[in-house]
Amino acid sequence: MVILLDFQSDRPIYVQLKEKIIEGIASGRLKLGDPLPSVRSLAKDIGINMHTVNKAYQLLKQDGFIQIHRQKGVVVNPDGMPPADEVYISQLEENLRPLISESICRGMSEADFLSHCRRLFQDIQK
Amino acid sequence: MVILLDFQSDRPIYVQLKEKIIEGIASGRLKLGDPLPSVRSLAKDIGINMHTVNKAYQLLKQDGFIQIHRQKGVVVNPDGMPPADEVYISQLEENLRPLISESICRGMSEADFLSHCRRLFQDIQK
DNA sequence: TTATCTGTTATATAATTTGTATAACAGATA
DNA sequence: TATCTGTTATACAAATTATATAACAGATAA
Repeated sequence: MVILLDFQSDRPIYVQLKEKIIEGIASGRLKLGDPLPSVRSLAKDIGINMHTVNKAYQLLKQDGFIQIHRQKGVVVNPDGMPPADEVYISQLEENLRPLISESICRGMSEADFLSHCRRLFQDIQK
Repeated sequence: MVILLDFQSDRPIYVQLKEKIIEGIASGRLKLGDPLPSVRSLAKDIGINMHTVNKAYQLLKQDGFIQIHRQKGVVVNPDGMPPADEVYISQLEENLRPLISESICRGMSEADFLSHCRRLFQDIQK
């Protein structure tokens, strides 16, 4: 699995890494139970610090996307993904709201915005 | 115009302020040419520093949402809003991608995601 | 004219976040 | 025994965020 990060981005590296792994799961390239690299090896591969990888892993573990076993290593949660519960939905809407507001200001129609979402949905799911 | 900010949020105050003003324009509560409070008065109203407001205003000005005249004050850009050009679209998609990826992981259907977007669209436009 | 308001700029400071650098520990494996 | 795992601790540098004062120049109002 190749992970490309944008070091010029204003988005923190550990956030990008977390998002890339979630996208990997969403796309099906990473399946339930699949192993992930150790914090040290992944850090070496990407060329970043071990703790930066660990931070991303801890967030993923905290949200239920992965499991971390003392010596077995890290795996995509074999018991399934966390649900789209109320807490997640309201957080999702808080994140969508400013994106939609600006799109409206810039004259994008609802249909146009939905088209972009549809295309991304298909693109991510491969 | 009342502006409520979440000081506990991980989102910087000046970003929240910028987003609130854009949402105000999107909703129609702020119209082209409408005046905005001075940096000092708005800062005093909200209870934050003048420079924090100024930072939000500078970003809004840089993107073309507002105009700032030396002594006249600040107004919503009377010449219209910035367009949804290629640069904006690609930035929008970069922001949408992680939201959609996580929603897919959590088992949300495309139709369900689009419903949330539609509802927010209607909600923002009043 | 004087006083006040505007955006703007310049400094300085504190707190938090981000990322790196080493080191060590305990458990499992080869 | 040596190596690999996640974990934890400590320290440090850099950038970001937010505040605090202060001053300037142009416009407006008293």
